[in-house]
Amino acid sequence: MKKKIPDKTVQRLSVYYRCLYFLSQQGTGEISSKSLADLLEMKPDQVRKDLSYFGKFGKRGSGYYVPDLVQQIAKILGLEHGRKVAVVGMGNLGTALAAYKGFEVLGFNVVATFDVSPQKIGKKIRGVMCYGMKDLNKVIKEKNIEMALLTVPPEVVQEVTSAIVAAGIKAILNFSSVTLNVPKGVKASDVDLASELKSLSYFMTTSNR
Amino acid sequence: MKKKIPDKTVQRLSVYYRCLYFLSQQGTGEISSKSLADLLEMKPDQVRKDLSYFGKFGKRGSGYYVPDLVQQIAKILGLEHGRKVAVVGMGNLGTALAAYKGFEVLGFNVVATFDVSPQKIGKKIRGVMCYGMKDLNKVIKEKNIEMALLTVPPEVVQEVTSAIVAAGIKAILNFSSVTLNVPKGVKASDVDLASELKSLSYFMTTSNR
DNA sequence: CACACTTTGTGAAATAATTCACAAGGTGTC
DNA sequence: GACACCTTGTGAATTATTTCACAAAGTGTG
Repeated sequence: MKKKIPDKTVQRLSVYYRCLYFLSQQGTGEISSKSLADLLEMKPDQVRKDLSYFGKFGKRGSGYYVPDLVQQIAKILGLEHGRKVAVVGMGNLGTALAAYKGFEVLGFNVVATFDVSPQKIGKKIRGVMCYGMKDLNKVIKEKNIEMALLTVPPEVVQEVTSAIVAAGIKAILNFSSVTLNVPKGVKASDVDLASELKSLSYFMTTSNR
Repeated sequence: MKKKIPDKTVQRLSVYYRCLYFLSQQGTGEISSKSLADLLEMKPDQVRKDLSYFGKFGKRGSGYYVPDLVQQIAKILGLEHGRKVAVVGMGNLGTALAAYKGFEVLGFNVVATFDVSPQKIGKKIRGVMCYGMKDLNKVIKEKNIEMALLTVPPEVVQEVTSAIVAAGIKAILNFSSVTLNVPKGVKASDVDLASELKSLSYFMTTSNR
């Protein structure tokens, strides 16, 4: 009954979500896998296969009812109830992330930020209170924060990771160009901007696609 | 002679590069695929297979000579000569990216930024001149900029993309949550932070791995 | 130099992901 | 309600990627 769902399918699910959410706001009622695939420059088969891992959401002859599908996907992705997020490391990138509007609409709320700098601790930055690292454990537990955006310098990444995992963080988005070591049960994902650029650079020199 | 190289291999190549660069700075001379794989939490077979797509860099019995391998990979990734980068859209994220130190060491130099805001145009932000959108074409051509980091609002993404592609940009790292439409010959890659969070959210609700 | 260890590079086998192809239903028109 | 046309969901085929397994070399010790 429980088939294993490919990581890639989950990633695409969130792409579908973004697109469908937009469509639902536009008032779109129904959409076929073909139309959705066209919008996202992919194949309809892929869309249907991906969705089929989670159930049967469509109606033959007409397609998918957008408002329902959005809800279903939100449920699958765990977006129905908001998730609390902390930003750890309030340098340039951390500050930008704390202020990023794109998270809120999806139900991700930055409810606390952390830094080592005495100039920042105790102040509100972009509307969110900045705490010192020594309060990590307390604040994360008190506010019941589940996810963290990690933008601290490489030297302290592992140390900070251990601390936030101990405090109960269950998912980490890691911006620090360092491979993270997390215990089982905690999911970490890397966003390595420099690596992305390097890949692009490769594709520029060759010209395959 | 020309086998097709998997995208994933190229992505991992830049992970290897990061690690090997670090090791070379530490003064490491030789390393085996096993040791490198251990550092990156992967399997030695994968490392060897990936490298073998590009040539034979190792020596049986002892492994790879780090300084050489770093150079080889830099060459493959097109990092030997610096690449000029523009940041288009100087909101919070764009500003943070323009200041990001991690790019420079790899030879990616942010040499121009662009925005619509009259308060920003004509001023240096984080040491780099900010130009108006109407100068996109001129500046990109004059400075011979090859890559762009795109952080403009979704409404204008496609319009701006067309403009920078017309100006000669060959690679785009797109932060805008909108699927980009680029002509053949131009490589675009998306960094969608909200999608990353959504995937994490999924893995939090289920607990497979 | 013989022998016991290492380690690479790579075909072949095993896994995983994508694409195909089509039966089983819907829709709409006359 | 018959007919022409869509669209989904899904096994099966195809294609891509990873892992295995081993020959061919290199190292080092006595």
